[in-house]
Amino acid sequence: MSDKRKIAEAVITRLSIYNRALGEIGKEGLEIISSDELGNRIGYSAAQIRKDLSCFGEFGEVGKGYFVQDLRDVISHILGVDRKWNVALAGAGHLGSALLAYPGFKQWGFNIVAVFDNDLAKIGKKWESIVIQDISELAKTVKEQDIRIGAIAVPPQVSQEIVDMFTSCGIRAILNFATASITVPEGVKLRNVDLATELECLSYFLTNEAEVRSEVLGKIKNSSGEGG
Amino acid sequence: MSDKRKIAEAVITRLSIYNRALGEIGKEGLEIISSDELGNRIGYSAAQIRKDLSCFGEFGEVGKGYFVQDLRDVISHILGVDRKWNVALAGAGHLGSALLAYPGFKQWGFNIVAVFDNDLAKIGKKWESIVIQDISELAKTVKEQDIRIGAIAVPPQVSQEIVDMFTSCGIRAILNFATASITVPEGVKLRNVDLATELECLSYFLTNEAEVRSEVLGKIKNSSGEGG
DNA sequence: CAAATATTGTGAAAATTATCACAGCATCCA
DNA sequence: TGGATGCTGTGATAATTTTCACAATATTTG
Repeated sequence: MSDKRKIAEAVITRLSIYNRALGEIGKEGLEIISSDELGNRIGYSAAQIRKDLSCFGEFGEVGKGYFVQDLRDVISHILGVDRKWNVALAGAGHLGSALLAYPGFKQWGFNIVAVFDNDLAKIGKKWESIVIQDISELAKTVKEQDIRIGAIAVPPQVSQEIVDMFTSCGIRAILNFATASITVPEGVKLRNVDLATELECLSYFLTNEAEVRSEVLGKIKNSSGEGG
Repeated sequence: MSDKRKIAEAVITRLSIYNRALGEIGKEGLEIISSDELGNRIGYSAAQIRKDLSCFGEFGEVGKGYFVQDLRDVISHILGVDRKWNVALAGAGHLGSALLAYPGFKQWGFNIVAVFDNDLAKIGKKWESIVIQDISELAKTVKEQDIRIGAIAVPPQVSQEIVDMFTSCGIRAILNFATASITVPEGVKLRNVDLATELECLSYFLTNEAEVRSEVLGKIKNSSGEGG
């Protein structure tokens, strides 16, 4: 009922996924889609989709479904992606350079407009039309270029330092690729992209499935066993 | 109570985080840590940590805490990261090359042992001591090299195709960097690293906070308003 | 030894999140 | 026109996840 109470982060995550799916659906030429069909495509229940949307208003037509383009516009507006955002990138290593070269960011409206590093060999070099700046210039540039989002692709030892620099010059949204537990002040949103955790989850499931398998087989020979 | 029922994925994610924190704590020379102190460091409650661990057994000492190294070993074993995993990487573009060059993977025990692409200009070239192979050789190589994890860094249009190739040659764990809703068969674990969604969540929170701000300010001048 | 302190593991309670199920309305079709 | 059909939005219900609170037990101190 469009109340804008505390919306769960999971809802926002799903909105983003709905939105992308709607983009594909639109490209296919479909003009209307039901929550049921949308759900089937992306693996969520129709009820989940309707509940998520109901946090923000009523966008569907009873008996019909949702107008693909309209819903897309609405979700884009909710997510705030109907505008451009300037992004600062800290760290011009392998990962940083890949992020900079990645065309997705710009397509989605997130422009990396400044890159920082502390390596004198890199500072002053041009990358994808952006000159790498000394990290000490971060605060000044963030203000000058109206940068609202900071991306961190530095070694874990210095990631907290970068966070502090970002937050102290007014950045309230941080995307962190460094594998480290960093903390942010109240009012700052941090999203971690943690490859170690992702891989370790996969490892757990492989190990677990394998165990389940050998357990089943093991039971034939061995009735009870203390795990080692 | 070490029951190995269905363990929530969130629990596994946190275990990975606990484990990394324990690594840092160990480096600091601390031998014992309480759930309370561990929680303070990484931003989880002590109860959460104890509950999570209790899914797998009893590892603490009443009145004392947890032996850092012991708990680390236990969690590593639970996660299955006390061994090496071979990883295949599909896609040798910017992101793929960054992943390949990233030293973290190997450190954590995840070795990228094969890279595939469909670009003839790339096939046969050596990258970080690995020769890029034609995608058609995927199945053969996966079997020969005992590859258990597949990483996908290809354009979204072909990502589902790669998933199908991976799963049909027995891979049951996939890390997907492509921005696309892909589906996997039963029994295959998929983890998505979705930069678009991450950025859009940040965008939402920036937009939302800004709205809350201006709402508060707006109330002074304007009592009721239809949001635009 | 006894009292004070520290901390685990866990059942119970609370909070959060997802699913169900259906009233209500629009559209289609005869 | 009227009955059948399709689909939304949502209150109620179910499931899951997190937090609380404390018995149990080890350690420290005097």
